[in-house]
Amino acid sequence: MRMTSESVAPVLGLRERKKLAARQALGAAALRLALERGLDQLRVEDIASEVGVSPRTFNNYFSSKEEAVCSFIVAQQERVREALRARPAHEPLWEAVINAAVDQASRDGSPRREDVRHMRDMLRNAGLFAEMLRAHATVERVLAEAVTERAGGTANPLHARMLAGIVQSASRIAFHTWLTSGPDVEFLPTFVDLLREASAGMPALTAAAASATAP
Amino acid sequence: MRMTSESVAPVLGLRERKKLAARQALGAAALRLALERGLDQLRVEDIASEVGVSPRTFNNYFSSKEEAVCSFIVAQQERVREALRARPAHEPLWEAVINAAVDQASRDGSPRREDVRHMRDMLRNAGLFAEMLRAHATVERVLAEAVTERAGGTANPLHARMLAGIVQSASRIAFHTWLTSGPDVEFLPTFVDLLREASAGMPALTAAAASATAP
DNA sequence: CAGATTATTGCGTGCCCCGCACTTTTGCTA
DNA sequence: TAGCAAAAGTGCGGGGCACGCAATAATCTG
Repeated sequence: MRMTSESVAPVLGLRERKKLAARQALGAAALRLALERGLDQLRVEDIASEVGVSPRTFNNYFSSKEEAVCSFIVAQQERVREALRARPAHEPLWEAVINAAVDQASRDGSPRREDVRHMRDMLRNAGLFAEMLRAHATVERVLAEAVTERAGGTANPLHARMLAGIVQSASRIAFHTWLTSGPDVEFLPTFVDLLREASAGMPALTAAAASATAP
Repeated sequence: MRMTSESVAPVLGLRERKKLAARQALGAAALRLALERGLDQLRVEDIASEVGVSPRTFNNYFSSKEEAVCSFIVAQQERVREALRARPAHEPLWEAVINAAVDQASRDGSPRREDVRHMRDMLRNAGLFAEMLRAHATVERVLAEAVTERAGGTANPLHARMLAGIVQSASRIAFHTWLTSGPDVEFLPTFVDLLREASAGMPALTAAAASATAP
């Protein structure tokens, strides 16, 4: 069962690769079509026929079209893990996490500006929004594992989870801000700002409150 | 149109009160029945007949049974806001937020131990889990407003949002831990622990990592 | 190449969500 | 208090979705 090298994917068999390709194709088609015309104008049949499979087969890969649209988020989980592993061992944990997040966000590239309006419209759909949060939660879980791995066996796994939750919150909030602000607001700087604030315990905000309540 | 006092709800009219009562009754019935028999063994028709309305009416209040089951979470948003407002003005923001969260969690009381298994089973359902996250996101939004209000006009609303996101993450993770651990683990201490760690910038974890990488 | 897995597909079913039109209830006002 | 406008409840019907099941096709293995 053990294969040649240390890599996780030791030359997947043809069958597995076809499955993976089909899943990715379905996810990509779902996302593209949902952006084009909106989720409620998109039938499962459309996604399936776009890829050339039957509607029934679509439901063998995804249990809903919302899940398909959000699958690209879940697909980031492996890259997140690798990004953290790739940080040099001497970096403190917070720095490593922040840099890993930046590395990965930079590698993906920012979403295209012209899709902003479409994305905002799409996320008005409650079901899709909920599914997006679920996808983020899945990534968070993987990130928590990676943090635990890096922090060593002595680390409190609960705190690792919390750290991952903070990163996920920063990502989600930065994305939301980017989505609802003008073109002058960029994603990555906002993301980094939130992470740095959180890593310092949000001192700016709490200081502002303290000075506001005791002038 | 303006009513008597300063209270937000100036003796709601009979119509509004009936609507609210119906909504709460439907939400409570949905939660209770879903815990009893599982979400996929629960028909919308069952919830409606439990309350004595038609299935069609159910969908005038909630757009899905998942939303109904999670409505009790969203209902906490007003109490969260009030809990933060009730904290004395001299408390630093982090202390006020933590104490407000504790106050509110104590007032609600911990969920009943005997429901643990049922809750875990329920949350295996992907759609319900997603909807729960959406409910938490709604509460987070209200909490962010309350934080902004308390921190004063000078505070960065983005950071307020981040603070709310951290609180929500702590709540979610503490709940998940409580749900998947033995009866010796309690919710509230875990919740407070996570909040205090986060308020300090997670120094314990990062220190553990630093010492682990440089022994 | 032959047999054993595994994926794809068609079909049928039950349920869900919602638009629409109609009835009933509620609240206001003359 | 009677009547009227607004709003909630309800029945009906349609479009769609998710999935179990069994048959078929593709792929792997020895």
